[in-house]
Amino acid sequence: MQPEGILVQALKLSVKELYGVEPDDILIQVQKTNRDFEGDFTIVVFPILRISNKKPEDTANEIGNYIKNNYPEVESFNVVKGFLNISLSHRFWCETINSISQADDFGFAPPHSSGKTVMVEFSSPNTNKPLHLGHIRNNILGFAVARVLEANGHKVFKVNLVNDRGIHICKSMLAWQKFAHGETPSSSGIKGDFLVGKYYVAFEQVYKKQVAELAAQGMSEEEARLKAPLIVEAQEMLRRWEAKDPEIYTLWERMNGWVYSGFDTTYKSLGIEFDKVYYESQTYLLGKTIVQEGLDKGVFYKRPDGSVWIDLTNNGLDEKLLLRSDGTSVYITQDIGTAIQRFTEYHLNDHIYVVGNEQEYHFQVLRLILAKLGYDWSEHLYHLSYGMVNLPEGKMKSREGIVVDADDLVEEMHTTARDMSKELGKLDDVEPHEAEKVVNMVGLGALKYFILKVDPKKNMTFNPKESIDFNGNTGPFIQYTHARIQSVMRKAADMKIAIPKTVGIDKMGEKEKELIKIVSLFPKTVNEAARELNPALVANYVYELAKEYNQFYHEFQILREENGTIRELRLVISREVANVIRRAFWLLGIDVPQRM
RNA sequence: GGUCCGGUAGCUCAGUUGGACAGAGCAACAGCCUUCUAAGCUGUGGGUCAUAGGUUCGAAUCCUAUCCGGAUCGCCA
Repeated sequence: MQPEGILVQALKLSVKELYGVEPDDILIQVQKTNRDFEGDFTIVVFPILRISNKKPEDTANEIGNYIKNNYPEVESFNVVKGFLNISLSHRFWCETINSISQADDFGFAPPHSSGKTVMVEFSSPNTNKPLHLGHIRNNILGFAVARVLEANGHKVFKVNLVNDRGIHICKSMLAWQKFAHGETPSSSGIKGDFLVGKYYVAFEQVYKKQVAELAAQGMSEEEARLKAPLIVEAQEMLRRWEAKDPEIYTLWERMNGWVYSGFDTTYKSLGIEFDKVYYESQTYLLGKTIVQEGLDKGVFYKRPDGSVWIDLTNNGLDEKLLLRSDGTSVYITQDIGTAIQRFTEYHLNDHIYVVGNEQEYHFQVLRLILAKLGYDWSEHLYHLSYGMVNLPEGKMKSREGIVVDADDLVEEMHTTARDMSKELGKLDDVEPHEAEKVVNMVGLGALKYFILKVDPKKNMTFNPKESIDFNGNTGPFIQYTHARIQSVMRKAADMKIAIPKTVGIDKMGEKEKELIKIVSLFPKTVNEAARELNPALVANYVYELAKEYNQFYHEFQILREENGTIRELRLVISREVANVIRRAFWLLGIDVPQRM
């Protein structure tokens, strides 16, 4: 059992024995003792006063005495105002690290042990431009959340819904037809997604010019935007695509193919993968039959022009369109269809959409509609809504070229890591191929950690020149701590010092105890991260652990310690700290090096 | 205008279901490598937790109002 759990149990029992009342869970407050006080865990007795009807100090002393007398793990206690600080015995902490050391998968629930199946949809790019910084946050957040859920024993499907159809794709295609003179990735040496993106930008530029020209001729801007020749052509192209016109379809497949091979490279460089990829071209018709179902049930209604709506004004929202007057579907129609399909096909317990906070309204509506249609699983749809990534200049605008491309950013991280490694001479005696692997690990770790340590729901500012540090609260700092421990482990092997699975010791230093305490909190952290869909909790936790270890490392000797039992304890703690760092970083999708 | 989210040190962020004098990192300054990796460690300075009320033993945390920033309210996705 977790150390904290023992005290929760002890507190409940003592209150019942002393005051004859079984306390409510909300009255039970056990927390880690503040650094400035003596003790391991603190029981806050204020809430208990209404049961004990005594002064805080007296209540705390009574409970302290009871627990000390009945729980051999408890060594001593002290009372400060309404705070009962409890120290557990060193023997107990020793057993704690022993059981952690013996655990197969410390902190993680066995695979699929929860019996729950969860789908996590993330990434969801458009095929008209390369992935940028915003996608990076989405991808690594989605990937980390999936890992965290997996570690909690759920069966997890990571899925990507690629937006491969629609007017924006036609824009790229049309501009390519008109201006590219047959340019391809292989003819130009331009990566596929960038090449297609180039023509998307070209479209926007020419289109903008046409609108301006029409406006200059006296047309209103609104009308000009609808009537500009280029957009009219693009819409015609979309109609031909929907009619599966062979010429258009072939071009579409060809250009999307370029994009996908470009995306593959980017995903690979980010270490992101999916269990299944959905394509909107194959799902966009889903949901249309549901509209009829909704009409039959009277949940939806039809307007005279034939369009179908739902009235959500009673729920504090607006009226929402579900089917256009021409009978074609909109985005939410498809999402209704795919949600139903996925829940039926995979027997999902939960479905998580990792999508930016600008779509909160959309998912609110989606949930409501499905609830009104009678799907009782609608409350198991979660929108993991994350904040925008802004540049120092403000919002990213891909149409105006104010954008940080994912590929460039990753490459820059690698370069920085490489330069720094060279400067420090850390990998001079490592084989170049291996060194490059480490450098990439560190660069990518810096980027991922930087983004994941921030609460997902918060907006963040990203300064490409200054944001990524390799010192302090960073990925490389934590990776370094891991590498440092591995170095100790290697030295131990060189010196023929065996590291046992368990140690027996009755007295240890405060630092050792503190490290064991933090290590023992790992499972709780993994739980909370899943409950809140927040990998930042893992990031902040593992930082605290690494920081504490580095202090310990600096202050004490490990291999040079002469007392054999203390040396063994320090080695076991070191090994388990490294294990937790590795596992915590696995949850974040970050690899850890053996040396750096 | 309605709804939602955010506002904590110069900068980037933590702060568990309300708990002890609000914590890290970066930046600045001062120290520590003949000792297991100095991508490290130690120290100094830096705060009206946006503002004003309220709830209570106790508020950065909960409630109300106000100010600032962002998102959203489309026959776009």
